[in-house]
Amino acid sequence: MKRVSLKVIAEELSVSVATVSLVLSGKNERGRVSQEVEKKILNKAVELNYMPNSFAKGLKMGRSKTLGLIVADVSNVFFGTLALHIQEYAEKEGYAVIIANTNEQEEKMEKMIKLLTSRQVDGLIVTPTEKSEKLIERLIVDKMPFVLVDRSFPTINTNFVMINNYEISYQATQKLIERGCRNIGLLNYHQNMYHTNERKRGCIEALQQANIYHPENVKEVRYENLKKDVENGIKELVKNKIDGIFFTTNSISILGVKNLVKQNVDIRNSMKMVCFDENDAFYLLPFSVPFIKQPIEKMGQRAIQLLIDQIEKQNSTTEKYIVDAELIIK
Amino acid sequence: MKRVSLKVIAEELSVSVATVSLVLSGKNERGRVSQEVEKKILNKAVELNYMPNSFAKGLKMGRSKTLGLIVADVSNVFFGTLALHIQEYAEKEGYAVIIANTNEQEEKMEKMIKLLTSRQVDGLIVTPTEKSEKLIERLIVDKMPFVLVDRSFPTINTNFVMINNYEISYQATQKLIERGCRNIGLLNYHQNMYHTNERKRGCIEALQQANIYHPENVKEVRYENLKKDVENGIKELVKNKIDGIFFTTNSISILGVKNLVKQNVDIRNSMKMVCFDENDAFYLLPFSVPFIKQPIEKMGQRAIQLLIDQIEKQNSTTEKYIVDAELIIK
DNA sequence: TTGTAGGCGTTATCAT
DNA sequence: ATGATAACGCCTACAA
Repeated sequence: MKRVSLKVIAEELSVSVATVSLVLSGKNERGRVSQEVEKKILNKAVELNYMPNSFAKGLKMGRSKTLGLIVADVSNVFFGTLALHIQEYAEKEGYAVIIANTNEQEEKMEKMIKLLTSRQVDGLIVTPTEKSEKLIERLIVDKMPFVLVDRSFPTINTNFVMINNYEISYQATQKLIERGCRNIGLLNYHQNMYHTNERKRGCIEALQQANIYHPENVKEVRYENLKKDVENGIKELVKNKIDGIFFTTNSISILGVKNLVKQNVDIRNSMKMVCFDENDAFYLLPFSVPFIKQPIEKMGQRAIQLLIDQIEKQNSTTEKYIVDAELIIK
Repeated sequence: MKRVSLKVIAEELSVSVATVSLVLSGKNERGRVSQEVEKKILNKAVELNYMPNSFAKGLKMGRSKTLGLIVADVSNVFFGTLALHIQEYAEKEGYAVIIANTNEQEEKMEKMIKLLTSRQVDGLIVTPTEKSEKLIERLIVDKMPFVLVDRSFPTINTNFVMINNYEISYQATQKLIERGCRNIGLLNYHQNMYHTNERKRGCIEALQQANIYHPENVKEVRYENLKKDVENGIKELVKNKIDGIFFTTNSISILGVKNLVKQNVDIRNSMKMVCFDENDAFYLLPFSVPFIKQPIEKMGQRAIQLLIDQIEKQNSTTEKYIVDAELIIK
């Protein structure tokens, strides 16, 4: 990969580097450089396939036009789709995106923040892990522009983009009740994350409202031991003879349904449920699965918009976007 | 984001920038700098949370320690998982990864290559789109280190990592035949991609070998119109009274199974199939779905290894890794 | 209208 | 054992 710098072009045309720079960076307002010279330079640049050296540019300008995206799990469709859209909108604004993965581990999150900031990203979009409050607070102290997506911390005042977790969960649970369920189970992560806690709260309050809240039907599963925990949770709930169930995330939903099938629960007739997030798998089943659909594209778009405002307009007021999720019953 | 540079540390400690650099870049072999000074510097660096400026480093060194990964579709689990592992292994070698997406479009691929090379990535891992031969050839001319993954072009001599597409498809089809199928359908992309063509060839040759090849049972679907095309394809195959079916990709498999279910085909008794790639969805079904499993982690690892060899050892011999896929029947 | 020169943060060479 | 300095390629204030 032979390098063509401004200097090379300048020498070939016997003009100064400054002139070339002026022309090629598009800063030649009101004809500071003559048409003739400008044309020569432009042509030569194309001929030699000039590409600016982004190290030099970044060093000089202090900006990289690169954003960091830190997600909890790239191999999860929800985050994959989010990444897709974030990339798309970032590109429209002239930014590239570096994606990094935390696997829901706070130590990895710390590592990835280090990695990305040392690469001088101009800003960060983050789905924070549990117990990562101090990391987020450090970002604020360091004045690193960032936006939280999908998750947030009620104790920290930050930009974020999230769905109306509480309300949609409340409504979804009401729907189960309307459809006749009286003994409803709940499967949630054993984590202290605000977004999933809100989903849980929404569900439980709807149950309490209807006077059918049975604490023994609330089960928690660990991220690190998901398969086993979901399996056991479902077994117990089936033993409790539940007639409806609410899953609070994507990954729990899939495993949950799988285990219901495995336990030979007659889902068509004796069990109603609500899952979180759309999934190909649901379309394969011989019965339809109601689910809560997050407007992922819009979330990505908003996140980019918030972040870029913050970076380019030095906008320091924190903004919080709550976008509405949708209950899909077909 | 206040910046802490070598200079800041040097001034605070009244030593030279050169000394600080030596210590912090870990180049202080055989005690060129005294233990005492070294310790002071190290402590100060932690205290001030020093982070090297990668632009300056890159400018000086001519390397970014960043790789580009160009995939056809980030929201597809196969590529998501591939990205996950590539990132993992790259990190172990001290490289970061920028992920970009082409949506199977050659123009987007060109754009992404431009984007990434202008950001001085040291190398590229690419799942090329159809008709992108010239782009790949240009990478070779430009001496940009790269590795193709999942797909390759038989007409171009490049590094690549792929599975044994022909063989595994041949074997999978034989399995269908062994299990009693005599009228087998095939659903493939209407694309001229070597990897899927090989899968098709493997299947057809197994059918010919057994004297049960019926060309009317080979259907092609378009990426841009996948849902409709798969639906129609399945309808026609069902009309042809097939008793077995082979899907050549991930996305086709999921839609294919979905439509079989929709057409009320009795999969447990009257239809056998082989899908490509593992999928959560398959575990939800009340029957088991045989599928071809690609060793994604190994593919990612090999790709990184090949690429880094090429970058760091200037290794210019092209290497081709064929890794074995596995037919999973449980 | 165009050129000169300084500096961004690092590393590496050469002095001291 | 440590310091001074040039260089990487770009941008920009200022000079000509």
